[in-house]
Amino acid sequence: MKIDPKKPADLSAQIAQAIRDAIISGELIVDERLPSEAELSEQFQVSRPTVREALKRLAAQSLIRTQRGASGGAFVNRLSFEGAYSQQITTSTLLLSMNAVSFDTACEARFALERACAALSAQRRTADQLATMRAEIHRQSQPGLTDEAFCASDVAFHRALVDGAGNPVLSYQLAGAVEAMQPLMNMITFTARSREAIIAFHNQIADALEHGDSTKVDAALVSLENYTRQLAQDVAQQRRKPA
Amino acid sequence: MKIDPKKPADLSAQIAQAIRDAIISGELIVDERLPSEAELSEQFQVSRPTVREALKRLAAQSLIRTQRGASGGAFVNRLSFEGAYSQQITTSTLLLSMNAVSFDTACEARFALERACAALSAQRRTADQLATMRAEIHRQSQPGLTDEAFCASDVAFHRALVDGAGNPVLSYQLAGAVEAMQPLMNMITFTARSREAIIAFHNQIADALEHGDSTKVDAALVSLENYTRQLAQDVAQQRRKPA
DNA sequence: AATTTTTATTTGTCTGACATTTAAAAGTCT
DNA sequence: AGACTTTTAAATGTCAGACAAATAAAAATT
Repeated sequence: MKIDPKKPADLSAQIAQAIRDAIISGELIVDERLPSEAELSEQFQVSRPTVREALKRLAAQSLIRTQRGASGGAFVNRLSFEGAYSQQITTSTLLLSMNAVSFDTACEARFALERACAALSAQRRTADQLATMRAEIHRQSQPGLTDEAFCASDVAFHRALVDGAGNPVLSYQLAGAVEAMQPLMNMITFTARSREAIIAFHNQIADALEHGDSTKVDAALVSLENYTRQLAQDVAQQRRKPA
Repeated sequence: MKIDPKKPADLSAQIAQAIRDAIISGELIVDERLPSEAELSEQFQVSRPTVREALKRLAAQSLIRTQRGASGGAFVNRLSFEGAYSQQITTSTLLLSMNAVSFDTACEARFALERACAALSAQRRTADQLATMRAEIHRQSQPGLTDEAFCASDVAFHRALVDGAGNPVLSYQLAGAVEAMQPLMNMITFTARSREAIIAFHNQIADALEHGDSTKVDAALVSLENYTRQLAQDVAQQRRKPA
């Protein structure tokens, strides 16, 4: 674990990379304690603030955690799926908002991924996951539901669908796409009209899933995708020439 | 953009979050310059090293870049797909290596995603992308090719396939899955035997793609997935009882 | 007018210090 | 001896002040 002393700028970035490499290569294993900041600064021949900046970089990526006190220090994190979600979502959100990805593109990607999950989910979904979906549909039918609550329930429904595939890697991948799109999705579910239609699609999906009919699940998702894209177009058009 | 002065610990994390929120909410826009470190430390009532630690956290997520000199400072980054790849890959690699995700699970997710792309790619792939795939297949057939070069070409082939979908969000999502799996994939392509089989599948895919036959592309990918999983099982078994 | 020099600003780094947290060691009492 | 309390040491968290290096704008010079 060494750094190049010839490149003077960005020492903290170099040190962070060196430690990162050590973690990825397995040289440092999960829950192992890194040397103290004082020892690291000695080892890399830099000051403690520089070492600290490097450690903060790694902390930002959830690669390490720090603990104060006598037997404290920096420890290698076991990266959990849950922990990775938030990063994924932050990154995806920024990508969508800053890079001017069209709603259509994001929508297509999201449903393409979801349909891939749905095929597996039709075979594997547990009774519990199906019950969750039914319960969310029921909640979505409540008259007094706020838009935010409807959207949250919508996410929960699709989350259960995806989790039904029983593949945490897929769940992880999709969480980013779905949640990042949510702000954009919100604005198109603002009428009771579209709620009814969406609930109808959800029922189609749940029914098909109950019978393990992956073809019908796929068809329902395609319909939902088309409906969603159409709604988004209408919203965009309405904005162009408002009442 | 404020922080809670009552929670004394982790000031740099709080400041980083405050700035991060400002970026996500659009309060700070792309290429806008943040206040100087001195001004930020004044604004948040903390010392400059603390501000710097916060900025390094953001830099680790590629949310900002810094520049020295008179009109230098920290600037909000336009998050590019390319920039997001590396983070995605780092995270995915760690998830796979530390969380003991089985090869089967990772493999299933990867091919599920890839098949989702392939359906779109069959409709949209450009002649250029098809040519890239053919060229990679040709390279893979070279006798003296090292294992590393073969694997790199393999990645390039699938990359072209995925890019053929013309959906950068999908390309981004898949890049993480494919590249994170590569180290695991490497060990199963160590015989000339498996290379031949893999090349055959690649040819099937390219042929089907040339004719826009998404059904055949799908079938070829399923076959490749099964073959890959079988190879991985064999490798695992061979390790259990070596010669 | 073009070029060079100076200057001011900003990040990068260092030194040294103190505060806070925490676990272990030492001490004390029953 | 054992349980409880106090002390201590080690580690991170934070601060203040300083200098180095880079860089662009301003000033001076040719």
